[in-house]
Amino acid sequence: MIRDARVLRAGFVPREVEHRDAEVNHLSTVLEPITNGDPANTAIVTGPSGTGKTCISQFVTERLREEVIDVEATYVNCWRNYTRFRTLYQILDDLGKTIDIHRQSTPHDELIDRLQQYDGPRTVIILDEVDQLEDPGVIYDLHSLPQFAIICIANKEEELFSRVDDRLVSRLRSSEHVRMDKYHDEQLYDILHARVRWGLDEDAISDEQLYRIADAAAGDARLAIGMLRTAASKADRENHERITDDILLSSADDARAQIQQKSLDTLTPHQQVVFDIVRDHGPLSPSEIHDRYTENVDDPRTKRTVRTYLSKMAQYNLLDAEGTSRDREYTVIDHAALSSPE
DNA sequence: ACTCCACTGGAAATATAGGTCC
DNA sequence: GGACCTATATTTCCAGTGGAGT
Repeated sequence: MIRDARVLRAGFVPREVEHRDAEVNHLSTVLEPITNGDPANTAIVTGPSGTGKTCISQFVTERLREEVIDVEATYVNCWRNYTRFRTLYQILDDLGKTIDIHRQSTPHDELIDRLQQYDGPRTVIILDEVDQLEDPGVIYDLHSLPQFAIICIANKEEELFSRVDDRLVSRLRSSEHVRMDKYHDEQLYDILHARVRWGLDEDAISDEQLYRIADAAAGDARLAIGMLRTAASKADRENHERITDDILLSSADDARAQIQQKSLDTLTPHQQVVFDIVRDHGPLSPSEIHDRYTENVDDPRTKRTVRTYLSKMAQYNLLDAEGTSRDREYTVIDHAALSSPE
């Protein structure tokens, strides 16, 4: 039933990108100068989740590397490497320049020096989920280095700008913006159809079922492909010839749960206790949360630290914060509820 | 309209974990 | 071993905000 599992995996970059010609061309044009060894402008790619931001960024850089020999590319997910140090370290690591700095006691100035002195081929650096960065100063560090072309990927442009300092804002204003919108149902169908053609058996899934996935995903291609993947692997496990409606139904929730689980996995044990409390006991004020948390854990952190946990989880879209002052209450965001048709 | 106080989030101080170097 | 680095996590301190209660 599954012919090629790779095409359904999360990070897969297809050979052809559907319905994003304008955006692909725009981004290609921005990077164009580095084919002549000239510095390229910084690109900012924004749009809701699952609109193909990461996909087209990697697609464009891969195509660039096919055309030009002397170009490298590196991809950093700022969500997992959220500090300045880790981001810079990850980049150097990809460039193979960390051989003698596997030591922990390296100041981050040293890392910047390394990057400045980098004399290898021109390199495209993709900074994904850049709005999750704790200190957006990294963008500033990299922005000024001519041998690197930067692609910044973020959900909302305003949120990105509100967190960086004024000097950087004015610099970023002159950079190229590529804005992406949610896919329509037919476009999602085309994307799914292409993946099915490459990855699944001929009759594994019907057109009507693909449209149902497209509808349930509400314009989010990552979610849609996730649903297709969970459905296909479940059908495969249970030795079905094709994906049944029952399997399809359950895979929608499974796929959502998987995406939330990914965020949950990055939380520390203390943070998970806090999340569980909010999930199990409905809307709670910060002090109620802290009281319960203190009872549930051996070595409790301070209120201030728990507050930092809460705002971090709100940023990750795990929690929702209502109210600005004394009326502040936290609730979990129910991802399944997003599925109801608008 | 006025005061109170829980809550927010920035900044600085401190603690911790892990490394290098001699 | 000990002296001395570092990044990162947490705590301490605090000015500012705005809802709730009078």
